Amino acid sequence: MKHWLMKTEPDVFSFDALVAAANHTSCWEGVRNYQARNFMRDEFKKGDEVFIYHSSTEVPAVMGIAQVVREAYPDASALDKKSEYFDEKSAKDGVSRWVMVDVRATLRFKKPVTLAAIRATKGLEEMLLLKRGQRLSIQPVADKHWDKIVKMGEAVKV
DNA sequence: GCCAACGTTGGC
DNA sequence: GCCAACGTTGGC
Repeated sequence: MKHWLMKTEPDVFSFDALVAAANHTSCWEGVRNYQARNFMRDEFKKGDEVFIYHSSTEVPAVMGIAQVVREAYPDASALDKKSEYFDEKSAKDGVSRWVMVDVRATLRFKKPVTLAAIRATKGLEEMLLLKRGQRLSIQPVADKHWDKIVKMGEAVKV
């Protein structure tokens, strides 16, 4: 079972929004970066667990955990002219070059683990999230990092 | 709003 | 294939 981290801007789609969705489940549309797409397409497996991370917000933080419930399938929003995720090149091909997965929120952090806390915690120095210039919206998380952050967050069932 | 870092685009 | 220009990300 692999562990991942996915970034989202809470103004666009927050962890609470995922929890509020039917069955705590939603597709994860709009990823428009090839490296991130390839992780979803090639490596995301049903049952993999994912940190949901709030970025571009006052207090960037890991908010909780979700589980992959459907593996990669085409992201049709790339073909939808009215979508903010419309992609000209996909539309031209008539085939979406982007994929998405479905995730279900499973655990909420009583104490969201802030970027500052991660930065200040011994043993988490090597996390990709802290790497200079690291902007990938989907990234793998090492097990030892995963375990530490879960403890810090005091995860409870959603 | 600033800006460093990185990805993408397009002319050659 | 190179690389300058441009766009985006995301913390601060």
